[in-house]
Amino acid sequence: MPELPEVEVVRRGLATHLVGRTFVRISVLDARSLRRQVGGSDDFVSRLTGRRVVDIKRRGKYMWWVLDDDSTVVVHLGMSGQVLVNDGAPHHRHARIIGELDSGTSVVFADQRLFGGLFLDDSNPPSAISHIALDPLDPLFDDSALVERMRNKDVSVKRCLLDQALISGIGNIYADEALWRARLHFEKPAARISRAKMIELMGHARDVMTEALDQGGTSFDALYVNVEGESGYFARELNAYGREGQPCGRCGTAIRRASFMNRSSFFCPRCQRKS
DNA sequence: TTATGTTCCTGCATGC
DNA sequence: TGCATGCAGGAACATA
Repeated sequence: MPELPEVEVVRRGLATHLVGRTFVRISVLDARSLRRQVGGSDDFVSRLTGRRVVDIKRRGKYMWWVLDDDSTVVVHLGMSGQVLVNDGAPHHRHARIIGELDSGTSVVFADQRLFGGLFLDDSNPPSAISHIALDPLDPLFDDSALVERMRNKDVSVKRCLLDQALISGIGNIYADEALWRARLHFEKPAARISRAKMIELMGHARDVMTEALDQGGTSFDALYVNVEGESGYFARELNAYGREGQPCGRCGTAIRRASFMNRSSFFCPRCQRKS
């Protein structure tokens, strides 16, 4: 599932193919990937055709392509979105939007489960994602300020980590990994965690995502790949996520899986106690 | 205002 | 073999 490291891998890979290039033709194969485009697919096509890309930015799991009129194409990969570059090979089975560039290369947005999508925004950075907080890899990210906000919430620590308005870029995988490293139970109330422990947790979140980025992201299957269609290697480094029944790397206790917020949480029942 | 629940969506695994 | 069901989960939106 694409979280911050995976989106950053895509952003970096895309930059070499997209920046400085002009869209000469846009094909909409499935308008559901333009669900958030206010004027619909016709508006998307007419406004993007002929525009040149001058930069690619990212905040959390959102990426946006800055155009030469300072408008932006906002891209979110959702659960299964991919942005691939294609120089003539047959298009991906789940290709939804195809942008042909003046270089002859195509940029393909593919998405199996249709939770992701693209839309145009008039401003840079996009006003539509103004509610998204800075991510831990942003130089302006303020650990102390975030910790204060989290400790004033009447929710669990994992719910805080997944709240993109508090801290962006973290999804289910890296939340579980950061909590495992910090020895914190996912349901522990944020208000009952000390400032020092919270600061430590932020450090682990930053570390685990940096390490994942260095290894090209986390891939469990073909749902996450870079722009060349290649998988990342961080899945083999995971200590908690997806390891139900396997021994904890610290104490050997079997990792457990629990249902939380309509998704799975993986944790060590010995290292990560609720109280 | 804040916290929680629902919905969107497809492909794979599983059970009958 | 074929069908039904459960599951995966990010985030906007609805509801309490």
